[in-house]
Amino acid sequence: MSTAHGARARARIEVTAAIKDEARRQLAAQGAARLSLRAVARELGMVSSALYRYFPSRDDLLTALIIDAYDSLGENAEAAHEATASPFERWITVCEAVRGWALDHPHEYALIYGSPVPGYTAPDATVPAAARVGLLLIGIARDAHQGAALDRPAPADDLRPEAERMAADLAPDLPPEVVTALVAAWAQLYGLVGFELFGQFNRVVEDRETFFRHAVGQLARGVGLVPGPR
Amino acid sequence: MSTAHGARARARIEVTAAIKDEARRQLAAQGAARLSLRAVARELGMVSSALYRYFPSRDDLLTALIIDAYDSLGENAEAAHEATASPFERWITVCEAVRGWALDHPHEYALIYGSPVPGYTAPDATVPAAARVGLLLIGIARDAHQGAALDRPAPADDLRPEAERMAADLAPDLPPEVVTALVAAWAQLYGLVGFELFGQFNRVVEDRETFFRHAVGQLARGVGLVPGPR
DNA sequence: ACAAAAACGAGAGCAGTGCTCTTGCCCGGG
DNA sequence: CCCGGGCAAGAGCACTGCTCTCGTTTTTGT
Repeated sequence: MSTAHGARARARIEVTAAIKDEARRQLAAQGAARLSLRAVARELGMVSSALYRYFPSRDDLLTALIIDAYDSLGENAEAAHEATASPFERWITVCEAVRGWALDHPHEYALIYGSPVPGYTAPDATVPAAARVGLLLIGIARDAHQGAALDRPAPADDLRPEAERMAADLAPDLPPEVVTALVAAWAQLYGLVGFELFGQFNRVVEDRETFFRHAVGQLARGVGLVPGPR
Repeated sequence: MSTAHGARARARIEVTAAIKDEARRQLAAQGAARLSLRAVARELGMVSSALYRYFPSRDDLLTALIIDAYDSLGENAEAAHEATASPFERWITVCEAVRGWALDHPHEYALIYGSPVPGYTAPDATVPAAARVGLLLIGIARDAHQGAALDRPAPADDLRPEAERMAADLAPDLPPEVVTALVAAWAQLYGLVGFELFGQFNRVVEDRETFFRHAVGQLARGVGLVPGPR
């Protein structure tokens, strides 16, 4: 049991945390592909085989780090979210929080949103953590909608069935065309952050903050959010 | 000299091509991180050290594959480009060609647009190949502009200096606000493709083709392209 | 045409990796 | 008290990228 009381149990969660901390250090320093179980064990003064008592494989360690990264990003975005006022401004703030976290934790961002590492496929355990930012954006749109401050985008006939299906799954209280616009904006936000982070904007975009703010403003308009009070 | 006439020189380019072919096979099958120099050499019936006469390191092999991938993607997009008529339709077609190529070559797409592999940083040699798709999109906007079929997006005051700088670098004949919208759309296209490819749309978007077509249509409108003749 | 030079393939070897298996120790619950 | 299970340690396997040396073959310069 992980909730046992013994000193052994406490030692176990301490060692587990120490392993994750050291692994996160190496991840931040060199990236996921250079994260080495043996190096983690070496740094912690233990032998590599001992580490397998805590994480059955390298992929399991990476999975733990992925979930932590999603949570860290989500917390960061949620914290930024509470501060400001109008939905439009909150949208911008959340997007900028995502970008800021990505620039501060490039390797962790690459781990969760970049191309999947070696033969690794993320297990279902990561799904709830991964959804946090998306739910935040949906919540902003919902607030604007309830405050009647949403300029609903024009519906498209051919997208209609899919839009209704997505809305039923994600946000039944929002107009379907807003839901599809939200999902698209979410992916496009990831594109903007990824291009900057992975160097595709080198020698192209110079004033990245201004460019980003403007681009995510357009994203907000695409889902129907307009600058203004309330 | 690499342009010498001898049988030796011809053999060299043949062996080089064979290495790249086998490497591309392994890349497509297992991804970049599992591409092994020794396995390539083994499959080709040569000893691993001999391979270093052709590529001084694993990263150099990867660089060659990256350039080839950019060119393959670029050719694919350019081929699709010539077929259709109006700029708006050409925009859609090029975007769908990019998506189609990505779905057909997921590991190659991840190699060029995903998170950079291990400690790898792309050398300058890849820049021209990487720019092909971007130039294509710029060309479409240029055609529409010259045909007076561009609804210029509203300029933004705070982005003005950066927009003018970017326009001077990339497309001096286009209005600055169109250039920034183009760059943003380019990054957002990458976001849409990446999210689908890397599984972020699982259990969210079902009818991917329709969703994608609609989203890139919105992207086109964002740069001022409107559906219509000519 | 002949010798010097460059290119090449093969093999051994180094340092590193993930992971498994066996051997003992030592702590905690019966 | 004692003995079973969790634990660390070590050896070992099958890999990896990369280097160096050693003959052999081909190209090149005189």
